[in-house]
Amino acid sequence: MLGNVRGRKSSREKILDAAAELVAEIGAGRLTLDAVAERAGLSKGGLLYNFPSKDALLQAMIQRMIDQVSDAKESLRAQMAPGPNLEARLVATTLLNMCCGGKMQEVATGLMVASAENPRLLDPVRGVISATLEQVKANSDDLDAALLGWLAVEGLSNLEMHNLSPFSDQDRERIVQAINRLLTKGIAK
Amino acid sequence: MLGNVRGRKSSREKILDAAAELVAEIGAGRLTLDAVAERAGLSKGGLLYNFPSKDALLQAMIQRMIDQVSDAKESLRAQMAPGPNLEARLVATTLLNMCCGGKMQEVATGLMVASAENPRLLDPVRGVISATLEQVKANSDDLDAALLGWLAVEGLSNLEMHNLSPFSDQDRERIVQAINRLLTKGIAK
DNA sequence: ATTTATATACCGACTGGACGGTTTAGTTGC
DNA sequence: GCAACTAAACCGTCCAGTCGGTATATAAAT
Repeated sequence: MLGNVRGRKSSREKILDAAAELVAEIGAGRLTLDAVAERAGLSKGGLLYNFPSKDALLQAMIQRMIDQVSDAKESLRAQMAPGPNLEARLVATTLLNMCCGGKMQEVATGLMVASAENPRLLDPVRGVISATLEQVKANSDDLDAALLGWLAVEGLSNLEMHNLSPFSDQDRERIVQAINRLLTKGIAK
Repeated sequence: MLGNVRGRKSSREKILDAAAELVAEIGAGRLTLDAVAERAGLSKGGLLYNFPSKDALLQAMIQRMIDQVSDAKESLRAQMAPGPNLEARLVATTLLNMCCGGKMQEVATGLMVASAENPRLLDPVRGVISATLEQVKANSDDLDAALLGWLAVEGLSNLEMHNLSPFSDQDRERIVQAINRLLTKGIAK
């Protein structure tokens, strides 16, 4: 099946890149097949040859996003300072990096949007989150702190995703520090 | 302008109710004027007489949501137990109540979605959040804990909004307790 | 070697339906 | 007589998905 030959990047990849860019630029609500095709440098027919429906394209985008996050997490694992609540700190750091770094957050927003039109699209995400919870539960010295730290990161990234964050860079830095303190020291008795 | 007469619920209210229901049922991405009009029990003409455009309707929905949250918060204020980080605890409790209670969360999701098509729609929300941050900053004994508690609540509600929460009722209860402990006791030294 | 067949990857005009909004002509209740 | 509609046709646009066709490569048959 994988007829991916020669040095050239596969059309699938080009299409997924184009779609991600467009989602970041105009939002998934406005994402059209024509626009994706044009950006990817092929025709709509060619696009639909690679992804038989818009839904299939969105699914592939979500899956690729999940894989990217999971890769980032695993490559971070080696460099993490040892200490308590390791798994939660790993999750937190990964999310905080991705969120403020690239345009990941805009793409993510867009896909959330898409999910509102077809909630099934988020099924794989649900799986990842459940698995993460298992991991965190199994690898935390202070579960309360681990969960709160994780949730705080979720909260912050969500605000940033929707461009709703009221925090200055200073504020954000302070919050990140506080999250790390919470994860390493725990809640006061 | 406000020709709101007699005992009958104003058309505006009926329309906003219908729209909120529909958003919760099918998502804002699929919200159509025809559907809202039918659900509200009037004609499309009547709907557009009350809200001259779909955008105006969405704006009004968001404003009403903001007002509802703000009302809930103020009516809670009287009953809050005194103690540290009062404002943050107030915000947290309000959000946690609304989130698990009604279908608020689905409506909220829907409006997030709408915002992806027209980001300006969230401007008033941005305002509320900034104001909340001011209030929290001005009324917290332990700002780090206050911010983390708030963010954790945001994170939890966001997960629940998207039906992405992996937490059991037990988990959730534990988390709510932990948030309260964080807000009253602070982060460990 | 040449024809024939088959598969892959793609093009792009077109269709059909959905949807926001307009318009028009009429109705009801204060 | 005006505000608040109803009812229904209509317009323009957007857009997912269809479909017949094309180019290239590889393989099979003659």
